[in-house]
Amino acid sequence: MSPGSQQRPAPVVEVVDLLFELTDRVKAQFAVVTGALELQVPQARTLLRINGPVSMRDLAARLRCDASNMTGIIDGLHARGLVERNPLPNDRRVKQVVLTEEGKRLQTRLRQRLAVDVPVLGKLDDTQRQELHAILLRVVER
Amino acid sequence: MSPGSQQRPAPVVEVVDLLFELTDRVKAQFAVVTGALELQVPQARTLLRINGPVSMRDLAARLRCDASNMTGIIDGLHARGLVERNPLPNDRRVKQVVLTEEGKRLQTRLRQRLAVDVPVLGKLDDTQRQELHAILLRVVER
DNA sequence: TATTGTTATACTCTATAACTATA
DNA sequence: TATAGTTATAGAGTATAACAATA
Repeated sequence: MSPGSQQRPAPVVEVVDLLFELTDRVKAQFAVVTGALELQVPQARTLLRINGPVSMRDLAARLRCDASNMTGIIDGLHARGLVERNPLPNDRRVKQVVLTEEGKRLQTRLRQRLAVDVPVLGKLDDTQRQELHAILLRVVER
Repeated sequence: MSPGSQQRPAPVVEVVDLLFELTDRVKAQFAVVTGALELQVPQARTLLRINGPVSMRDLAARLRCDASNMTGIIDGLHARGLVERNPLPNDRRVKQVVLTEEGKRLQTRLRQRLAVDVPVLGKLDDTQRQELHAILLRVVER
């Protein structure tokens, strides 16, 4: 090791560690926000990803989880009148999930609360959040 | 909305979403690496945090989990001869956990594998990883 | 009484496999 | 036969509460 090196590269282990810690915190705070709206975390994540009509399978793909999990999640959202589940006329195996008006309202409220109440990210100003956003996009590559 | 705005601030929702996705991927890859060394994820995270002698409670604090979880985790590491659990002479309630020589070797191997085999972070060059590291430190604030 | 570590237990989240109804 | 959704179930990970040993 050269003794005069100014800035050693961040060790992967430490970045992984910090990422774990950050996401633990974000998840905890996310859970507080969603809990206040009486939504479980997977319900909330699902709610945030429904825009137009979407099949159960496509929803699962968006959430990158197994399709078998969607049934229970959508059951819960449906029981609260937040989504409808309509069979597709062309192919009656497929069920199209759409937000009800109340679902749209709650989605909006959830977004607003998240913007206000996720304090870990609140420590970043717009520029810094933009920077983080760019890095995440690069890493996640989508 | 002004139509000519150049760069809207990254919405918190999207950053949260990307963070979830990134950490899901990092965790999945982390699990692959640790699984190859026959370590469960919490065992590996614990192994990475033991340097000098440390009590069960302090370890739990480092991992930010409840102390009741440490028993099983350390049991597993101990069964593989990676750690020792020595009662503190001054206060025999406390058990000091230390790495065995084999524990140190495995810790090193684990670090090396993580550096090589976490491809999501491998997409970043040193400078970019440094940037992410700095942001994480700022956000996590420690 | 208070604290360390332990045990028993329950809950959330997620995956796998088998089933049904459609195609 | 293959696919969409469902059901049952199992596992990982973590938290809470009660307990024993020690302070």
